[in-house]
Amino acid sequence: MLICLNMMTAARTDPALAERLERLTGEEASCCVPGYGEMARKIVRSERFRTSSRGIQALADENRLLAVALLKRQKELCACEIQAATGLTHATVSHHMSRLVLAGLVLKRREGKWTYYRLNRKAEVSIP
Amino acid sequence: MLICLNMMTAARTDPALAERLERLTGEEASCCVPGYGEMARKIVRSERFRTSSRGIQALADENRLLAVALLKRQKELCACEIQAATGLTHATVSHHMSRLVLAGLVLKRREGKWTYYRLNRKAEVSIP
DNA sequence: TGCTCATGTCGATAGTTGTCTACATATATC
DNA sequence: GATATATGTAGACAACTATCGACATGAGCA
Repeated sequence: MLICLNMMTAARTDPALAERLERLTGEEASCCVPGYGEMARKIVRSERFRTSSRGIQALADENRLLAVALLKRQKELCACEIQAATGLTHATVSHHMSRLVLAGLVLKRREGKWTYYRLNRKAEVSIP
Repeated sequence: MLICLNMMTAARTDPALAERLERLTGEEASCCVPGYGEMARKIVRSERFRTSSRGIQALADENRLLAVALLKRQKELCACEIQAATGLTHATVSHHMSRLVLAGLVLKRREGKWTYYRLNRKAEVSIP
């Protein structure tokens, strides 16, 4: 898992940093550095961090955020309506919507030739 | 403003699209396409969309999200503590924290050699 | 069976950005 | 003032991704 790999390197403790903090706090070598490192690793490993991070990254594009904002007002929109609203090509709209679906924020429903999208009310995005 | 420029092109109405929707709805040439385009433009122009978009993009990085999650637990953290928690270089931490400050999510306070960061309780990030 | 339309998929490309090293600035201590 | 420490800044590079055109798929229709 990419997120964990990134954060595993957080354990690399800078000796000079530890020494500085030790002098600051007046405490022994057991400064707060490893404490925060452990706290950080615990947060990053949590399911909540992963799902929230995925959701936030899915919303971190203006066109995707606009699509979600539109879906908040209209219960359902088909792909071509989102295309008309955003002015993007259908290929780009398809790409964006599958990212939103993959993140669990949006649900899709096929009806004949058309694909309808709606918000997933069970989706949760928050500061983990 | 970049956001508006991107979205202004949303007005480009595909004639074939309009024709298709016209046939679908059985209505005259005044199909729903311009309606959604206008709604989209109104949303994108709103202050709420801009601030939310900025805030979401500031959170759309695992290390920045981690920093915010840590600040949620500890009222204040200095830059070197965030560095220890994330395992990044001080330059990268500085870069990330200024992005969070710029987005209005985090406040900074200088005290001697140290810079302390805390969450901005007035910040609002939501689906616009 | 063809034909049209709505959507999905695949490369390719350009722009963005996360990250680092190296240098600069500012503060405290000797 | 000189030195060490904490942070900021600048430039470079690599990785990611938003976007598009082109092709593929799949459903309805003549």
